[in-house]
Amino acid sequence: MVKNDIELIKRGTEEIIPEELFIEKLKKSEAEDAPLTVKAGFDPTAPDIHLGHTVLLRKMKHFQDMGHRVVFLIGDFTGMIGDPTGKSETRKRLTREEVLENAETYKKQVFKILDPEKTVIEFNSKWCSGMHFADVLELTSRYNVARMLERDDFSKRFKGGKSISILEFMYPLVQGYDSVALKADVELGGTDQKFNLLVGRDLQREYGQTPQTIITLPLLVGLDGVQKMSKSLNNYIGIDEAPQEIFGKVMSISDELMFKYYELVTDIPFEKISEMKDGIENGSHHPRDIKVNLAKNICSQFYDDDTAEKALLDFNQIFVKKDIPDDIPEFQVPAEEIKDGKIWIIKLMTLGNLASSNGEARRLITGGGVSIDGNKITDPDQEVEAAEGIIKVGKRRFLKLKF
RNA sequence: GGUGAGGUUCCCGAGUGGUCAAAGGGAUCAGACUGUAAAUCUGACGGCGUCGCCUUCGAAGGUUCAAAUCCUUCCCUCACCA
Repeated sequence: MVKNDIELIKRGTEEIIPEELFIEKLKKSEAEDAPLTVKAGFDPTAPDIHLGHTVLLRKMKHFQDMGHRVVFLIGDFTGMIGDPTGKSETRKRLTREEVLENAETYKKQVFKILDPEKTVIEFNSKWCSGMHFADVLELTSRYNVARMLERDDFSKRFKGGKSISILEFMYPLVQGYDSVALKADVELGGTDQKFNLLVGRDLQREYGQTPQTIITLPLLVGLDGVQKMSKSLNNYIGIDEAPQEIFGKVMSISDELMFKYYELVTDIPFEKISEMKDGIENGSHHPRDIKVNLAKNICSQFYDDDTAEKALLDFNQIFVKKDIPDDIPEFQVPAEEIKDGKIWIIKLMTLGNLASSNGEARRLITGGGVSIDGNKITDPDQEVEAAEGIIKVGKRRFLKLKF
């Protein structure tokens, strides 16, 4: 049993520190029927969960499936300080209401992956806000500057004579203290969090607890294939997005990248993944088909198999048959914009949100990217008949016109 | 505290009085080719019913017929020294 569990847990992880002791923890937990407390921290400011986050969430789910106690920790207190890794951007202080609202949004999205019954949601303000200055000094006495400077970005900045605020030094301590407060047995985080996670171990030891095992997970590369997936880089797949959207975005990633996704966001065994790779090498599999499977798999994780299948059908209809999809959003064209039974094509596009400005609409038209009922629009000054039809912009934006 | 450099359109980065809505690259978008892959090629890339007008070059003032470019003050960043 433990052996299979370990396989599952190790899948797609970057590091488990220390691995030996972790296995013992698992064994002990099973023998004594005492579930482990598994902690993962989340920023209270960004409630838009994307596929990158799911790498971590899925790992949490693995622990849940094994019967452990998973804590979804919302760093509402820490969020007020600001993560030093995020450079100098000052974050606005969130109100209690905002935090709770974000937490609700989190729940809605996160439970597409995690089991709501088995998830404990905590806020670190619970133990942080009540701390006295003396407690804080006490905490700071448990760590030292030399250790802190081991952290890569700190040491670089220190050597380069750049500023490091004391506040930034506090951040890892607070995060580490969370582990103490929760008596965490395991903490999960992205590879960029390694140092902070390690501080947690040290602090737990200082406070007389058994240090947590830390498990780091790779950062998922975004749709551009270069940078990590993030909302601000707009290279993400949101788990709240429409199935067609998710499907399409997965299909747009590069062949090279798709195996990373297979490893990190599916449960398909590594042997099978290797087989697929070989299949492509020797020509027995078409990379497209392999990618279709991936897209279906990811889609059904956030919806269900039927929806995923439907997304595939839509996809084929649009891109393989070059046809139009079944359900196209409708747009009721305001009557006051119609003159003599006609409407200016550019006006139509901006009203329907197919272009953000007249200029953009104009560009799309002159670029040959706009058609109505299959007839390409070539003249940006064209007045089109106010008749029902389907306007297509680019490869995948459709709108059903209603008058 | 001192000295030096600089803040340009999404990003990097040219531009030092008119020819500048501002070179070049990246990103992005559209088109071709495809498997909505990669690579490549083409075009677009501030706003406006657009052969013209309006708003942009850290901020505010000023000089000038004319300023991203000159002057003044302010804000911010960076490098070196202490």
